[in-house]
Amino acid sequence: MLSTDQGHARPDLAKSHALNTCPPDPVSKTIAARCSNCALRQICMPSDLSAGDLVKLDTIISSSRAVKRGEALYRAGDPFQSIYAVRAGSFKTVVIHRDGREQVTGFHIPGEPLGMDGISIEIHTCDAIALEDSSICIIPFHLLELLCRELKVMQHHVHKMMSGEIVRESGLMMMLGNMSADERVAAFLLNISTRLAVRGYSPLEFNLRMTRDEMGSYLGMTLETVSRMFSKFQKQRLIEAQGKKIRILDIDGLKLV
Amino acid sequence: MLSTDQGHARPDLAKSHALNTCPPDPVSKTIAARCSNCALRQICMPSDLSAGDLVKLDTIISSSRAVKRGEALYRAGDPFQSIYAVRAGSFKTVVIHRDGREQVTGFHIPGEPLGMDGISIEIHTCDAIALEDSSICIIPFHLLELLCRELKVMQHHVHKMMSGEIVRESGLMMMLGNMSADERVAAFLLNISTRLAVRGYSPLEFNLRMTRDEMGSYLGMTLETVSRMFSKFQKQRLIEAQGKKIRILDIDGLKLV
DNA sequence: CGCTGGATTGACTTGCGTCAACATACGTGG
DNA sequence: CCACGTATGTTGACGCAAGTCAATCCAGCG
Repeated sequence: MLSTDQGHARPDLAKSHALNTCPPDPVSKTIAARCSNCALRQICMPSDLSAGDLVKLDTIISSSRAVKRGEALYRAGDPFQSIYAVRAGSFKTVVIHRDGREQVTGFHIPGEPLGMDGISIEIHTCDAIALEDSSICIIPFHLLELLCRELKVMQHHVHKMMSGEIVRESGLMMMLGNMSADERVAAFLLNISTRLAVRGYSPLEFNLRMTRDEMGSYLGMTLETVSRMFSKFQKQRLIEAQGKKIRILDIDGLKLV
Repeated sequence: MLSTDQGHARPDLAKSHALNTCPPDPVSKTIAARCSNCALRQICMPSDLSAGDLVKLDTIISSSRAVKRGEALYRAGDPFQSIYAVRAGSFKTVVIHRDGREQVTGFHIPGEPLGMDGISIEIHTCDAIALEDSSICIIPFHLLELLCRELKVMQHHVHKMMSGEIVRESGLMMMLGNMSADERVAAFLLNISTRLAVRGYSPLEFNLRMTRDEMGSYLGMTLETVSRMFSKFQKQRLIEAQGKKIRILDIDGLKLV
């Protein structure tokens, strides 16, 4: 979804434009999907795993997959087998109404989980689409469950991740239910900003990889309204925006919108 | 949230107005909280537990609690220790914005889980308030995790319940993001109707225990708009509504709204 | 029987959607 | 590497769905 100046393109995905990837980590660039070597491990896995635990982890998460911009990692209706972690790039998840209307339910950046909607009825309930050329780790869910029965810390971590999704969504509902268009856009920018900060990227300058339309769908408004809010914030000197490139000028001001 | 003609008041909660309770089950009325005896077990627990598994379950879920109308089962900020299952009655969950605005994020009827928002950071992120005099089963989460490490079927069930919450919320987001007021109210009534049907209640006639205001908050609209939609549906002969008492006259018509 | 909180209905206002014209960025093939 | 065509973004004019404010009604309860 976003790229920052600190982003380093992975060799296998190199393009003219910067990509989101693991923060600098010379080792992980060249080695196949291995949690034990991954710079994102602190983000998507429990922090207190022993060396032995890591070996076990490596045996279940052995594969990764590249997904090209616009391609689906999975689609609603697909049988559920694995959950995923974004390694590089970004995704949106969308649910599609029978009448064809679609709603973006989330954006996912490196280190964030994907696919947990499918656990419930063992069928995915949304599409996960890459917003740019991306790569993900594949975590076969039955193996993860096996590991969770063995490792308390892993079990706990998985539960936290799932609960985190629940909390994330109820925050979004709050936004969709109660907030005006300007408040939503401000809250969205601040949310992106903190998520980037957690991952060590600059929270004040980033690229939004999704279109205004996708942002609008996520925020429950039209693309025109999104655009107007960006213009308005720019006039108020809260941000500088040229297309997808965003710079936050007055973060406290944004919080007061 | 709802009561139906089939509802039977529990002795300890008897009031002049009907309550939601377990469907008829003479045994469970008199016996303390025991999964092995609970008529709702099919709904909130895995269906294929052995007798031995049930004994284990009974050891961890030994307590229940009554919550009076308007009281909080837990509040945002409370430390998280247990998840809950609604035994009788109904609850709303609300998140409160710093500026005081509140958003209802869900309604919970018997057999449905409560409190899973707290797992993530071990602090509850919303308030759970009883809409009527209610009772819940208390499931200490660390014991549940213990049991999940032992019983694969229980582990799987817990994961499904959590994922189910994620799916439920993304459906709501769809509603808040894309649908018009009449569509939302229709979808809400249909949702309630199916949830009642699953539990063996009449899906066509029920009492909504929440106020128009709470419904509106949940649906992202004002109480006046909710009221207008009810009047409109009534004029169209889709429903009959007198206050909280609802009768669905034309369920297919409602689906087309 | 009157009080109180909730529900309904109407009149008016407004934020945002819709439609439309135009501008800019992007990527694709010559 | 440039040029063109398509996709995306911006801005304005206008209308409507839903919010706001207010009066009234109704039901349940002391």
